[in-house]
Amino acid sequence: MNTVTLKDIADQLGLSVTTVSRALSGNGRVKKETTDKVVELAEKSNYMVNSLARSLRLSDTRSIGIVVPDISNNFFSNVIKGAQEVCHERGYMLMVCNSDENAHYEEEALKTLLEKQVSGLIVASVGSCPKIFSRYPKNRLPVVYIDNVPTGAENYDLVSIDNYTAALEFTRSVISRGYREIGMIAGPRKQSSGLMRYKGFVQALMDEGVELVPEWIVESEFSLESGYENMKKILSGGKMPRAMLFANNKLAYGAVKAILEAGLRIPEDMAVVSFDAFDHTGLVTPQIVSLNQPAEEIGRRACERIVEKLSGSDHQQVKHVFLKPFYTNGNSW
Amino acid sequence: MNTVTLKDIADQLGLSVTTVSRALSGNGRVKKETTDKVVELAEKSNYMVNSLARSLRLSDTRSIGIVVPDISNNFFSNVIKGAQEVCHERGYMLMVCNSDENAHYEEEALKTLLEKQVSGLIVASVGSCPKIFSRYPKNRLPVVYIDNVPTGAENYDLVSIDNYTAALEFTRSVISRGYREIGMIAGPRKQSSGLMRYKGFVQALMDEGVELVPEWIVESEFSLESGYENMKKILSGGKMPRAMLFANNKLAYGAVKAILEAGLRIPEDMAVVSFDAFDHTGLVTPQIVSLNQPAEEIGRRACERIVEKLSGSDHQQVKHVFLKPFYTNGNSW
DNA sequence: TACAATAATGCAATCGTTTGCGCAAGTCAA
DNA sequence: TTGACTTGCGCAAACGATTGCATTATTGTA
Repeated sequence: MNTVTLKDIADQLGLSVTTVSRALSGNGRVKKETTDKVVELAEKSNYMVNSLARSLRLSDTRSIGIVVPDISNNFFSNVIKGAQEVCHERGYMLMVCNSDENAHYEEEALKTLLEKQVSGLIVASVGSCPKIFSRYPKNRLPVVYIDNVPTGAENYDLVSIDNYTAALEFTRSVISRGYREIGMIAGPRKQSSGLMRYKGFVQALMDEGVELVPEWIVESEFSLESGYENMKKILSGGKMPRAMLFANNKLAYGAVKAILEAGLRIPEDMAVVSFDAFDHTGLVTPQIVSLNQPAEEIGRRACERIVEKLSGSDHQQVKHVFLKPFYTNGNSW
Repeated sequence: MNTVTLKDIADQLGLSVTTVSRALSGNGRVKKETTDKVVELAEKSNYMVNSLARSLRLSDTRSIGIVVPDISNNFFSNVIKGAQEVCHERGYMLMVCNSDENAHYEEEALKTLLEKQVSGLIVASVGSCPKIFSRYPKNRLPVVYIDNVPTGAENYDLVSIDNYTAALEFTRSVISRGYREIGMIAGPRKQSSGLMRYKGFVQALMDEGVELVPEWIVESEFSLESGYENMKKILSGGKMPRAMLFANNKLAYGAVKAILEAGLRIPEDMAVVSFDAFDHTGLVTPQIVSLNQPAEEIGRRACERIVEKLSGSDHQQVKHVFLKPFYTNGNSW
């Protein structure tokens, strides 16, 4: 069964493709009766517009691409949800890609999305500014980074929290609970989120005159495995920290496993404090104190920004939007 | 800055579009030197193929659509992850849509995906067989349902667990722990997963001669709120169950909130037993015993099935693939 | 040198829409 | 009756790629 096209309808009705197109779209003058006939037949024969052809002709796909490092991470899936909502409201389609925390896949995904002629891009990058953007300048289409701004991409739009300040205050609050032996498993420093959270952490320790123990502070990938391995290494050292800060949820989850395996209790023996370990049930991670990015809101704002740039005039202007993070299980804290 | 097309390259090199196209794709005979020149200029001028045009011409988008009811649900985001992986391996692009547990949105999403000419569809439906499929018969493109088969869609491909048997055995295992006052918050019965899990539950009680208490067995939407509200209602009744089975994770999470608010301990006062409350950390939901669908595997298999049908001969054949569910926190159980 | 075989390239149609422009028929006022 | 408008419709050119079928250039062989 082949797809039915405008031509098929036109032929059956003895009309031109032009008229059929106009009848269905409502653009242009078509006699009421004709319109009715066309609409009826279109309905009956299950006509469905071919977006490829339309988009090609109009040079507009009404779709927005988003690439995230890990779609199964709750943070990102909520970002997507937020973006999806805005797209739906505004008549856009969201095309989701997963880079699997891999810079090369990220490039691939961006390339594919660009080839598919998306009108805008939301990117949670895993590394430095994708080469693809140095080659296909951003004035070709709106690009908004979320979560972190990759090195080299400072003059792009961004929606995120202020990672430095967040880490600074988060760490201070740990210290103010009386902890003085504090470690951190930080994220990759080539991502600004990784770097800034690390810097905030260090600054807080220095401000408060708390000793920095190099063995307790490590740079790591954002993965369960790295969290687990790095935590094990720290636990196997001579001295042990009493509180650990994690740059993201996966790191924390991996580390928790190591901590429990070592027979330690959370938080009595080891306080676990993490970014983005938000859990909507409010129940399931009672032991982890978390400072969360408002994921859905980030998705929404990023998407709105794209749409705004798409329809608006300030296509060129660069804006950094900083949202407030929020604590969970902060009460027990 | 306008996009550069084959024509631009052709003009600059004094060649025809044909030759340029062939040089870049490697189809057809083109002199080595010419190819080199073309490739070089394409590179330099940042040429990027326009997928719309290509797909239109080839009647092939190499993309697969997936629509899920809730992308922020861990189960579905893992399904997507699995599907995404297969797509990536096979050179397809996955287009993700969220129906927000809403039959109408689901229809919309399917329509959009079809208009975008996806080559195949993976659907986790929220209801009965989408009207759109009765109008655009499945022999137009491969469709695979996952998680559950909507009423009216029995002759479609399906990848899921055997919900009836799973619920039956799951419930039996609860009974075998000595529980005799057992309730269930079931999912919508118009979804086969909802219905089958409910039937399995009831059958197990009858088999074992355990009393069915109507007040403890309710049909519900898959949402946190419904779980919370329905659980509160049950808790406010005269008698109280000692164990509750939930048809999905959201229901369980919502209910847990209600249970804890009522001052009850899990599992001492109330055992919580749920489908798909899998948590990869192995730590965070120690109180919930869960029977999980292998989400990533489901995504993979569904996607592989599509690709298979796309390239294979058995385009017509209908297959139901049943995967084994697995327990978590079953040890403490 | 001539003719065939082969290599390299180009023409033009095609995929399914949309839309500027033109044309015929109808309406209306003077 | 004429000229000016309006209405309803169609022609044909886009959009940017791919490809069957020429056509031309090159090489090889007798």
